[in-house]
Amino acid sequence: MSTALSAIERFSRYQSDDAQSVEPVHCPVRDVLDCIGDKWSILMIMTLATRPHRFSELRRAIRDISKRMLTQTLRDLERDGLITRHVFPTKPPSVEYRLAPLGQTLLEPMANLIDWADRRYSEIHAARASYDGAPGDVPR
Amino acid sequence: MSTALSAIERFSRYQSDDAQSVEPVHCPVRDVLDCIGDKWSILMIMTLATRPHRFSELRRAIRDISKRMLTQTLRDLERDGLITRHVFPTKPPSVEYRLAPLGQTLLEPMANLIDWADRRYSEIHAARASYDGAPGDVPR
DNA sequence: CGGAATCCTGACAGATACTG
DNA sequence: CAGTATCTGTCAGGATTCCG
Repeated sequence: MSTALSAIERFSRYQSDDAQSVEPVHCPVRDVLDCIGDKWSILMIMTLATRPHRFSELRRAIRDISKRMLTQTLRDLERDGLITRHVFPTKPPSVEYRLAPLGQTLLEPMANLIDWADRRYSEIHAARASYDGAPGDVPR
Repeated sequence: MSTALSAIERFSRYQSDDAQSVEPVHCPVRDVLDCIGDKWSILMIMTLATRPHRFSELRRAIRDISKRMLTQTLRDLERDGLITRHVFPTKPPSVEYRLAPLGQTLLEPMANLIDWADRRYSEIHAARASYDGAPGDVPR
């Protein structure tokens, strides 16, 4: 618990009560959420982290994503410059997606987050079970 | 670009094609998304990072959150053990929310992510503008 | 003040069918 | 193979009202 917490200090400035400037101010938290805050983006980026994937490979890798959402998520990530799309004009068309340089820079902070989830998983679910088990404390 | 990328290696095991075990396997990415993947959780945690807040303080700090979503997000975070809720039985009731120890551990990885957003913000929006400006390249 | 309950709407996302 | 198009249901989430 030490480094990079400067982000919090910077963030807190967006929140100061005297900064009620009806906000044209721009909040970085919103940005990161707009990019990877949806259901599939993180999954997608993690999958592409190891190697490039074709469209159908991604479907198999993620499995419970629909063709529609796969396409849409890929488009959004491409739009934000996080991944790139390469079309090979073979007989049955073939498309390869890979992490763009910008996307690579996202790997480390994201891996830290996954790491946290890995380590704290049990605590979270313990808390959840406890909360669900005793909502105010069950009488009988 | 070096440390903690082990999370990616671990993650990739969930994705290996031979692991088509119809998955009772548990994916940590889903967990972290279930906890803080929604629209308000990260905002909330960042706000509580600096100091405890009362219900109405949180409303002012986040501003465009509805009372409903504020309550719901707070309940979810409390349920997961990330924040704690303290009721003071004053005349008009007063409730204070603060980051639980478990929530504190989330601060550093999350701050890293915010930091990334801060630094890469311009690149992302440049990519976005470029993509929107030339969707295949406009003929006229 | 800090919620809970109810109603209501639109954006999201699944299923299906078609195309280059 | 890698999408697009349409249609439809679901449900997140805003507005409003009531309560302790």
